[in-house]
Amino acid sequence: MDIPSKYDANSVESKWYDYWMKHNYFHSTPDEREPYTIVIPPPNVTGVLHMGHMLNNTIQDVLVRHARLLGKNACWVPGTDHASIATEAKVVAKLKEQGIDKNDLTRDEFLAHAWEWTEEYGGVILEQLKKLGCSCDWDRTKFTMDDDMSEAVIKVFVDLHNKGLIYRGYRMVNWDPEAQTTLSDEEVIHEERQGNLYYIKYKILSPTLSEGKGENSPPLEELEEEYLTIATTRPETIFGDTAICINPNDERFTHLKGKKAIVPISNRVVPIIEDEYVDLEFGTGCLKVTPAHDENDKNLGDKHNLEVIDIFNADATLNSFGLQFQGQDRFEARKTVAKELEALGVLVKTETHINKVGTSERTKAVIEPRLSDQWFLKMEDLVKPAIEAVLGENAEIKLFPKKFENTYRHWLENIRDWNISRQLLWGQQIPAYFYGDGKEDFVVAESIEKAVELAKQKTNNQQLTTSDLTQDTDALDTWFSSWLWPMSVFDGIRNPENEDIKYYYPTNDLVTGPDILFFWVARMIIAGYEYKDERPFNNVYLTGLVRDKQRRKMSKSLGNSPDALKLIKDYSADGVRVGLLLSSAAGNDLMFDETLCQQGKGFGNKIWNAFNLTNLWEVSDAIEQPQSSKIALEWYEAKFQDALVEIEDHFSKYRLSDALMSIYKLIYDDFCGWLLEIVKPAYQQPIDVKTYNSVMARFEDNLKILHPFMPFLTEDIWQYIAERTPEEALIVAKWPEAKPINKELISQFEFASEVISGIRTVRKEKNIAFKDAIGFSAINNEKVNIAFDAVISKLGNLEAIQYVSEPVEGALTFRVKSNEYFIPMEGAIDVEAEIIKLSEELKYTEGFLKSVQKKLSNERFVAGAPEQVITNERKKESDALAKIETIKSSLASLK
RNA sequence: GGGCGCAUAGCUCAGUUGGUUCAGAGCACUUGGUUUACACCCAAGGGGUCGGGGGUUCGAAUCCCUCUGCGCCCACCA
Repeated sequence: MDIPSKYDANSVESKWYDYWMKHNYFHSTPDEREPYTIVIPPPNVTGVLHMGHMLNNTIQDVLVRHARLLGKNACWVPGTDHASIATEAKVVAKLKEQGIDKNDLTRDEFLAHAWEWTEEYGGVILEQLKKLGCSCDWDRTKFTMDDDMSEAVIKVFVDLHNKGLIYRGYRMVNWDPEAQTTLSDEEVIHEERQGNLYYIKYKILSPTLSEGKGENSPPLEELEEEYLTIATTRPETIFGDTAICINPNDERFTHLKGKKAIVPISNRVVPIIEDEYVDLEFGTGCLKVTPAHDENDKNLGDKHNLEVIDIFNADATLNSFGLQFQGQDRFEARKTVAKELEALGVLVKTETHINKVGTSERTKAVIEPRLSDQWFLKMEDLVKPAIEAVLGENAEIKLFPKKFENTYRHWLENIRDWNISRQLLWGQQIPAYFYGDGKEDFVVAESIEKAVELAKQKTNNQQLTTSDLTQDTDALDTWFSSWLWPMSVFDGIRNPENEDIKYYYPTNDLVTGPDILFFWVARMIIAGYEYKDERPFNNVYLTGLVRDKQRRKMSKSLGNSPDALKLIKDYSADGVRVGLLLSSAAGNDLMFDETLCQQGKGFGNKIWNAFNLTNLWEVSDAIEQPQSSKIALEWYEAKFQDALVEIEDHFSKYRLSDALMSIYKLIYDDFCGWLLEIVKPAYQQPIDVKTYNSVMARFEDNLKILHPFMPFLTEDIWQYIAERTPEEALIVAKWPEAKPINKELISQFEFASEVISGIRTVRKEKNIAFKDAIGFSAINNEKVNIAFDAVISKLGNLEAIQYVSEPVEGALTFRVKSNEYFIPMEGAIDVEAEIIKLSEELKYTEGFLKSVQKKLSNERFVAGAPEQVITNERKKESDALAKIETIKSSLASLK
């Protein structure tokens, strides 16, 4: 047939993707076959494909295609996530460019803009996945804010609330002043920052008569100018100070007990309290307490009934408590307040100090601890089945690699309640409806109509109508919708008995990054047990981060992330897939290097050329099958089966790189390097039909096992090899059947290949061109399969193989095990050089023999080592002895 | 501060219960080869005291201790 001499990936890839789509191979519906299900980790709806996605989705596609070839009903559900903070931030920024302030819009107006944005950019990333070859069931594409998905989220919220697991509380939460919303603990990233430690003097107020005077206190008059010094990293928060705290065991400060201090600038009087929480070693051992702006201080405040003064606005500028500093940003105020303190003469000193500050995962803003009313989910009980499922004795969910089990355990065992409310508009609005101003004056229901009914019951006021109710303005945390993903994509929350959820759930594998182990993976497990009483997936494959050659994380800001689509254009999707998988063990970071893609592309080219070769052959049924072809095909079949077992083993352990490398070597070395070279007819000679058919059958097997990794190229060649009906496409072909492996044949071939290598070495050393046929004699001391002689003869370009019993004189020699081979040379042999070479080989072999014999004469070794080990050592000994014999006799004949 | 993990060839990594798949793979490198599928090729070759030190054992890359250097996760010390 006519085929292009060069493989044109770009046109081929789009052609076959369209073909697959047209014939609906990706679409799955429940049937009698075993299901194989993956739900995609939904990328941010407005995101674009980056290297992490490419790796992650390539792995998923390999798993899905492999399962499909194994005859399973493969279903890969794609979709996107609304990503509340990230998306809302983008929309706000875009509106700002247009001169629109979010605060001037109503909720509905803002949401209209957000939907517009989503529809414009949403799904771009899914189109990019198609370029990668992802065989997702696009008919099932979901978005976390689809109506049915949102309905499920609300249903779950109401249910958890009714179970008493969701509550509203006034708590210290993580406030992102930039996004102006709270964040869960998991969304806060602690970073080391260099800051200052400010030492500030507070004047001590003498005790008043009404409060009594301690027995041991110094006389009143001595106290007038007394100060105490505290250390703080945040001088601007002194406006919120409501106490000074000392450690009761600190002898330096016993005289301060029960007294009061005056806060500089604001000149408020605050008590000096005692608590063992204070570290005697740190700073001055005195602590200022700001309950509104620090979690520890809040705890102290609760314990000691302190006043709470919130000094910040939502954007972290000082409010009226900040006096003349009102309106200043917290970081600006930190400087100006310090200056003012210095001017007042109460700033004792300033030291540099490194401390950890919480930052927002999304906006990178420094988190401000802030007290506010938020919604929380009680985690303590929910978490129990999730711990059991992964770490229990009968663990149902496996993590790959296993090392993440520790991380998982640590998080779950120390879990705190989950703050699920966000002060955002983009997301599911919390279904709580207020009917009064009281903290408890609300009901939770799936609709306002139901809410009215509940409110009527609760208040005993039958006059209430929907217009008396106000829905909570907060939205839910994005993860509160994505934690339901494996269930909600099959409508398993709203319709728990539907066919899809019963068939596809639990899903098989989840492929994602360890960075969202807590955000998402753990929570899906929690939700799965709560709502299906069953695990959401069997296995979790955690990929590593994609880094550049300098080990830097790939990121937009560093500009070190290659353009994913350009890579595909340059190296083909198949090439990029291979490049990504060549070195990416589960959980290990991947040092990405474009040359890996080049290698992938090169591999594709190699296979294309192999096909091109077979295609150039003229097939004849008039000639016999050569002996060499017959045995080589038998060998390759054994080799293929051997590799197949290895490959399946790698798949079962999610060692996809290893599986790919096994296939790579099988095709590159064994198929192209050996088999094709052996069966290749002489120039312009035809090939016998029997060999040709067998070779093509083996070629097809190769394509099948490579298909999950390089779907396009393999399908293309598959369709060239024969006319195929849509039912016969490679994508739905049958994975090669495992057969018994002829290990004997494999080792016999290996021996033959060593002989061939020996011949090649001699040719190289003596500059004998390959096209010159040479004579060849052998002394066979080993049992060898002479069927391979034809192979040796062909690849060594030998005139013939003669068996002799005595060393051939005037010949170059080499040995494989105890077999000796002779290549007669025209003209004089450099006898001296040969003797030196042989002597060295003898010396080495004798040394080797000695070490083996030493081991065998050690009684404790013979007594202690297993039978097999000793047998092996004895074999080594006899092999070495036989080899020494042959070397010695060769030496004798030379001398 | 607590926990976990890693260190093997120039690079990226395999190496399961200690002993023949134990010192490996791919890439890179060196040398030679090209009218006969492919220079995106073929062949041959060099290269590692398995991070340092100590221990257990007949035997250690593998088990134990220790030191060093990295990485990750968690954490409320101002």
